[in-house]
Amino acid sequence: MPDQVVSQVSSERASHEARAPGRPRSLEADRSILSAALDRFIEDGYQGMSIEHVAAQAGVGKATIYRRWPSKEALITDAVGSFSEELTAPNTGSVREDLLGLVRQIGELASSSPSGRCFARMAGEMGSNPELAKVYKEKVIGHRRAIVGEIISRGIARGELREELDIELVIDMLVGPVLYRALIKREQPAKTGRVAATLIDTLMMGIATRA
Amino acid sequence: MPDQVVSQVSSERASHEARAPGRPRSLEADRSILSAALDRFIEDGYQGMSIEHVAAQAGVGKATIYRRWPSKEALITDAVGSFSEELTAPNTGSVREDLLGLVRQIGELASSSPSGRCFARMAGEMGSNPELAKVYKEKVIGHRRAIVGEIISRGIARGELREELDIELVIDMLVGPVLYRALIKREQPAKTGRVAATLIDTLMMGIATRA
DNA sequence: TTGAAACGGAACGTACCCGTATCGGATCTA
DNA sequence: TAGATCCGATACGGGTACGTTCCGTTTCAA
Repeated sequence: MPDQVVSQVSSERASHEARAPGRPRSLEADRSILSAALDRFIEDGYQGMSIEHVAAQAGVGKATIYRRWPSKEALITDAVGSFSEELTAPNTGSVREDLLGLVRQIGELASSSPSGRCFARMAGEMGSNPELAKVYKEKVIGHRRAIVGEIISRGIARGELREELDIELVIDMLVGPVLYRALIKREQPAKTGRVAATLIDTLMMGIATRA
Repeated sequence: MPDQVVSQVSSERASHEARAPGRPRSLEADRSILSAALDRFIEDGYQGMSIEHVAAQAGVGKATIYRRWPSKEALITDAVGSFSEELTAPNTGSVREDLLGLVRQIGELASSSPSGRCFARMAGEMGSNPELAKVYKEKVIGHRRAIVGEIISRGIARGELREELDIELVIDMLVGPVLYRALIKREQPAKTGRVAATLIDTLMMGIATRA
């Protein structure tokens, strides 16, 4: 997030419209900078991208960026952690239907959206940038895995899935194949078809009760 | 591969020791350049790496690199496609044991070896560099998938696995979770333990005969 | 021994980028 | 209206990188 200077308020009226003098910062600039930064990160990678390209693509002066973030690293860290969560957990009452809807969503996102391409970039970057990896795993990956995990836990609670499952492993077995396929293929609609259903059905044989 | 100038031989003795005059190129330099290029690619990414760093790390002059490859792109393409295949297909007679051995191998490679870290980098790079993606998929991914696919086919032929399986999907379900976990975690030994066995056993329930 | 081509090292011109500074103008509060 | 801060644009110094060119040296075949 951009530097919020609101912390320095007059000591008396702490929480009431502590507004700085002068022209306020443009929220539009905030948005366009973060969006452009994410786009350049996806396209050129961490080291390959440049603040000058980000500024040009955002239609913004370089100073406007450095007024908000002290360095390239800080900007990218914010840009990467700024996904307005796109994944919505289905709740149909049936684990199979929930998982199927989820897998189709993930397949869609992974193969085409910025969030999917960002994941691909992060895969390579995390090995060289532990700081960035930490933020991304906590703010993005963690949240997504929680959504999938919740559906699985719900299935266990309803007796549809076996009780002794390793939930983390089941998440990997569900999400892994979809992401792996999205990473190395560039096709779009295949996963939306019957393949997703076959994936779920095959997995269900291994995790459902009455095996 | 480095430019092989051997194609211009005297028209008469075509295939007999057509050796160029002067000092021959150092095979040691070939090796150290490709190795350093791969290492820099893994560490800094495609755009982030530099020929000058590669030369320095390889202990070689820049001219020695440009004598072999015309550009950065050509060098990286060769470096990425130059894996002396590390994956060996087990053949124990039991599909379960074969797959388990394979998964443990893949987990080991993916989490620590250059080939695993290269895959992570390529995941991000393939979206921006179709040419590089094509080479990598054909020369590296294709070969690895063939090894896994062969084990599955063998299992079907022996009647251990169901006949109507979508082999490509089964490969994804086997390899995807392992790579996904290796990408977002940095732990090493967990996969070598009981988790790999649980993964295989869960998957086997979905693909084995007598379901 | 001679000639050819490779070697590592260094320099070159061009281009790009980082982070900072400065400009005239725009937009706020008081 | 006066003062403060933002805006996009432009320029700067210092650094890095690409791909080329030149060194003096080394390693081959003839």
